[in-house]
Amino acid sequence: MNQKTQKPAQIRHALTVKREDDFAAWYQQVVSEGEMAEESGVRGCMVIKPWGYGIWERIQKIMDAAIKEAGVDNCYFPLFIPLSYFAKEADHVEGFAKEMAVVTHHRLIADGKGGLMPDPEARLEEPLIVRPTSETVIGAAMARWVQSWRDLPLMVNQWANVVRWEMRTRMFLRTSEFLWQEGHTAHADRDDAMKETLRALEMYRSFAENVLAMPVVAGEKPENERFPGAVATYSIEAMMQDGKALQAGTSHYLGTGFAEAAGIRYQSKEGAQELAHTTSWGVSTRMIGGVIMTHGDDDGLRVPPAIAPHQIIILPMLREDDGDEALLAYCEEIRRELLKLSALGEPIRVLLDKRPGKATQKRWAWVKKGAPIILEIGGRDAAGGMVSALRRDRIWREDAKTNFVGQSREEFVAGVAALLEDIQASLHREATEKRDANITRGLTTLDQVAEFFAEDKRYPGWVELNWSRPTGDALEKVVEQLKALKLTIRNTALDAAPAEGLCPFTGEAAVERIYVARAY
RNA sequence: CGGGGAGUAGCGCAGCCUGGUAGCGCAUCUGCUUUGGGAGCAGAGGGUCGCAAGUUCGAAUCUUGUCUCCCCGACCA
Repeated sequence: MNQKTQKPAQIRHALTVKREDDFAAWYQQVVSEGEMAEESGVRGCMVIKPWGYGIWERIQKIMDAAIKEAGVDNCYFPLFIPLSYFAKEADHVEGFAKEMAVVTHHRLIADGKGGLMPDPEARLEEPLIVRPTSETVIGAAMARWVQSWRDLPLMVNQWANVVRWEMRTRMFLRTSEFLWQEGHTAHADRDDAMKETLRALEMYRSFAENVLAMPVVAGEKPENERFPGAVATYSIEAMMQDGKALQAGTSHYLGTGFAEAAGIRYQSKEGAQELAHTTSWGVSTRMIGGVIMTHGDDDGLRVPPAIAPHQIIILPMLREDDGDEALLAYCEEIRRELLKLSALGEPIRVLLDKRPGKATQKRWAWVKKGAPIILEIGGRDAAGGMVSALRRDRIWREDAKTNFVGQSREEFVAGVAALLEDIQASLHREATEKRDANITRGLTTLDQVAEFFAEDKRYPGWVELNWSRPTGDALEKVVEQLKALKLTIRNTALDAAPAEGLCPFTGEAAVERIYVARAY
């Protein structure tokens, strides 16, 4: 018996489920333990709690500025859309009809059993649908607003909720009601509309990378994955830690189909009546799910500083004795000092958490929520002008203890902006490395693809394949083959290297490359 | 929407088969001790057992319906 052999110290994680053991259960635990959202009692709808909504507000604030910067104005269109508006664009109807919430009555009466029921006398002449997206109503408005070439381009955006009656829902990733931003623009010609479509896509790519620290591939979706009614659909695709792809934002060139359905026409310089070319683009609360699955670890969420509602949590180690007053005063001084600083281009956001309770308990709550920096400050720190700082992205030391760094208050304050920026950059680097390590190239046959995605490989990641861009029945066949493997075509990266060789599906010469993956 | 599983205290669960009026761990509250890193001991509070009907003297437990959640499938800008 060797008494000197010690068991390696065991890290005691804040969550009870590890990503590795059950990714789906882990995700749910992060959402609930991180106090992001909870069940609402209504199928597929969630209550977004302050921490989750705070993240959404950060996303809104930064994205809204980028949208306005591009010359797009905000406005608001109604939640209810007359059925007849919606029916105008055939492909659009085809795509959405199956998941529509419909309003048919405008009054309730007693049902005679102590409850209420819609009054049969109060049936709406024309049912209203709850918007699943607003192309149709906004198109109707644009038809009124656009007369001449001088009115173009017309560019509007709205922040709104939309409803799609989903059969299978997951918090943030696919909910029946979700929050989003939808930009809608009308242009004189295809080139201008396409330019706007790609501008929006680039805005999303840059936002995902720089703000969410989430690496993405910006590219064009294959024909079968297009938005109903679109001529071309583009997306940003992110890789989650289980290797699945998440479509985190889309931008569509809609051609003249919606303009024709809604009657968006303008008189050109030459005096002819022309159809406008329209676009639409959006990102939603789904992005938050992407952040969770990109950055989360076995201790909960890790929120990138750029979107953290509070970037620094000051946790006084209160002892409910005479020392507390001086300790709180010291913490308050530090808070004020930090509030004067900026990081990542904005004033630093600090919370002094002085709720009663043990600092250790509160600490783990903030770890699970993923606050970027936790400052625990005790009486001895206060007396000596010190702080103890924990950066959320690296909370464990080699010896399995929490990685608090004691330092002087001056030193911490002087370095805190750089520290926040380093956390932001470090999360991005870590995620990018993880993604790049999980993209496989060079498979040339469908059999190799099937082998690669065999059941025993839990997190296979993405595969980049040559692609001859088949259409119609030929594409349909490929989609079926991939479906049998639970795979989908994600997109063709805009910045991909030129393709060479043969398409593994058709045997024809490749014209581009596609990413194939399991997806959310 | 099809197949499967589940809903009992804030969280995680036992009890259900074989009906008898609800329990455990963590969390919470109080007290004492402890005090620089997820404290210990003692005590306490908290639940119309998802909801609704039915069977029964009696239902968390049996039956039916319904709502919600999870997994698989279909579907999914």
